[in-house]
Amino acid sequence: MRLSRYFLPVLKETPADAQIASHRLMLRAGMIRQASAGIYSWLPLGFRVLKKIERIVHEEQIRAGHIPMLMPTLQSADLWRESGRYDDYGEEMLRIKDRHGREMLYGPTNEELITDIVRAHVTSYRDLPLTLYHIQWKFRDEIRPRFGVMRGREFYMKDGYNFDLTREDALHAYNRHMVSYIRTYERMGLQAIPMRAASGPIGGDNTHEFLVLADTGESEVFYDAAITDLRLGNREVDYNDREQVAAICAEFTTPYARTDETHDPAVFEAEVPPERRRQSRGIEVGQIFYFGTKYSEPMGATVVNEKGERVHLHMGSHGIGVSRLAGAIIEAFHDERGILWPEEVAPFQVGLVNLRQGDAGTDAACEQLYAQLQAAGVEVLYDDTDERAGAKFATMDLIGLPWRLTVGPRGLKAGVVELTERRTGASEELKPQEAVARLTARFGPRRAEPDAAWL
RNA sequence: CGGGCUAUGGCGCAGUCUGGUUAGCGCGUCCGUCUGGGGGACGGAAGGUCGCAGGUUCAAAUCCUGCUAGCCCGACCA
Repeated sequence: MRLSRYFLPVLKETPADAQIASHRLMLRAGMIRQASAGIYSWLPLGFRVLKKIERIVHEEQIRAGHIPMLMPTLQSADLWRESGRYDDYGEEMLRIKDRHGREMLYGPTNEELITDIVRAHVTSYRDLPLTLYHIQWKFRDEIRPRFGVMRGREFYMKDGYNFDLTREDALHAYNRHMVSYIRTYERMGLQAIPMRAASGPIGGDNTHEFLVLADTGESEVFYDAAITDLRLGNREVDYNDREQVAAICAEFTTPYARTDETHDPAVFEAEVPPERRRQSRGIEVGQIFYFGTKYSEPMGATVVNEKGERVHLHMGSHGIGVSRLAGAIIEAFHDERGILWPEEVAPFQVGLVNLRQGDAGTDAACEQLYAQLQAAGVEVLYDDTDERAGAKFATMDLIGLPWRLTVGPRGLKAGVVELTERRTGASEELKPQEAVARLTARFGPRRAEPDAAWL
């Protein structure tokens, strides 16, 4: 993408309304624009990040054997009356009437809708296990939205629902989600710690929240420092292997880690040696629930088991805050100059900076680098504008692309360009072809993910 | 929803208390010249129903009333 043809409305000054780093930087980097309280437009740069996060979520869900679909944002109130949640949910749910006076709502979550679909079409134990998910806009009419996309009213979220014959099957689904979530966050460069949590309006007795440690987090968290050393990495996971999946869950949930809602100081002190006790703040980026027959009973979602008996489905639901993650990643990775995107979610992988736009030699060198990188499948933002060097560097630092390739007449005279890593600031002078080779090796066409047919 | 506050060009602000020339400043934008490796300099220009409605007054960004939107603290929350 050529910057001169792109839409990147960066702000030099800090918007007055933004209180925390991610909100400030998303506004300054031209990623979002507030439409009304807690509701944002995603401008091109922000949109690219959102879609990258979304893609990772899809890939890891599909890898875990979960099936993508799409449900609507608007739902009928009738379904919510069946589950009994129409009244329980309160003011947080946005209620709307259509022209016929029918009561509708902008969905804050989709348990009722998915249960309605499944009860209509799933009748036998032979149809199970089944986990369906979608990524869709949700709305919760927060009393006080704040912190940009971290706590908006409208938000983009992956929510998945498992339907199983037995409690044991459903708990395996729960574990499968936990492992796939850990992997999802790790791919984004984040460590999100599963913490025992309270269930809230979704209900259920088995639930974990995933928290990214950050000073600006809304939750108070208590944990054993040992948990921060755990990594799933790229170990092979067979999501059908109950023992393996359960063992990974045990590994990640054995060290003490709880939010203030479930924190128990006595247990904390008994289990964790003093030097490993940590108290911090965290941003919640996902939550998983097992809630058994909470919805299948009132809504009559049953199957016939192998003995011919009609039994209620065991269910759970599992969410990842996709739009919130964009903010959480920035909270975790920024410095005083701007964002430091992890490579997997960066809007572009490389920023190509032409230091002397209009100079025949520099222009030609940049055009060639740009064409070669594009051809190799590297995502490049080419700053071909007439700005001065300082302004270009400041913009690149602000939007936080992981690598910057700087091309100027001074370097070209010596036959080199400069490759700079945003995160460390480390620079290296290379021949242009070496730079292309280096970046191509790193970012060349990504290998196709299995069954990534949702695209 | 309680408490506090704000609304003036794309962004950040001054002006309001004490009504009175043409509503200013910085950034950004556009044109030109010089520049050219960390937000450069100079010259010129465009851009404003002063949140909305009503009222007071010879005169309202400024005073009064009502409304709307947004922000902060709290309670609440993926």
